[in-house]
Amino acid sequence: MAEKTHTISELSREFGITTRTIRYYEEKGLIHPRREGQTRLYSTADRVRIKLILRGKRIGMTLEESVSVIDLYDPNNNNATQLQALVATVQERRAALLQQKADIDDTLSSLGEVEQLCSRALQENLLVIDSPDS
Amino acid sequence: MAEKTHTISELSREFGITTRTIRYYEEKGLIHPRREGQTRLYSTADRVRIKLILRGKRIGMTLEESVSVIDLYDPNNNNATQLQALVATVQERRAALLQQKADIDDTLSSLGEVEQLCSRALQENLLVIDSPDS
DNA sequence: GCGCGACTTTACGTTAACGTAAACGTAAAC
DNA sequence: GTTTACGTTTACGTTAACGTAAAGTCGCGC
Repeated sequence: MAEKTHTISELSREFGITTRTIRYYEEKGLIHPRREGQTRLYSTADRVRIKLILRGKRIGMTLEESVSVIDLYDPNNNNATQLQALVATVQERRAALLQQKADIDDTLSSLGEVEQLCSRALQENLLVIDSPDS
Repeated sequence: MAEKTHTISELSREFGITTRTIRYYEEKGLIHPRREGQTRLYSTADRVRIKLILRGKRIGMTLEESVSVIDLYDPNNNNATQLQALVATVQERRAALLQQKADIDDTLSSLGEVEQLCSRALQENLLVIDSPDS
């Protein structure tokens, strides 16, 4: 039951990122692919970590922030005493995310207004203009 | 009915950013404060633009992206022909924002799981440990 | 006149997240 | 045997978004 592995170019194609980016993530300690001689072999766990990193990026997290969120899952970090701090961290991050959602909703409604203005203006123009390229 | 104006330090305090940041925004053409001799005077319109820029930053937009959203409101950009492109832009940005919301919801539920794991672990420990610093 | 606080300009420094180029190894394909 | 495709390391370059330090101006309170 050998674990399925991926090459670096497979992952780069799948995620639409360069191999440089993937190696950079390793260089920064975000992933730890196996080695077969020289070449890197990525487990599905590595793949998931990359996916989560990219998700973090989409919502404006730095790489470091993404890692800090991902590592919350690591059972090794459960130093009992640290758990309290961890909970606090979670709370903070949740608050930031809720703020983000509110910001996004505000921006979405802004876009809605803009869109209405546009479509109205377009309608008016359509009544006046005959051919677009005269 | 003189428009209410603000000094640079007022705004920096209000928004929790440095004066350097505000001047940088001007340098990049994001705002255009009036001048009273040497010193800058900010209108409420300037203030709003800064507010929107900071909102954009919170959801991971670059300054340029924020400006492009803000400028959608500018009636000067309504070059009739450009309106179609504008609508398309709005659609794209909306899609990105919806993706972001989904990403945030995913992250939020991740945090929820982490939190549960933590509180359970903490409860178990409370049954075993007497004094925290022995 | 002198210091202060708030404002200004100019300019070099910094960090994150890669891009890009050089120079090389290896294995399959022609 | 050499081109093609994929992998590697090393290392310098780049952009955004400011930080930071130096040096100066301006009105006030004493």
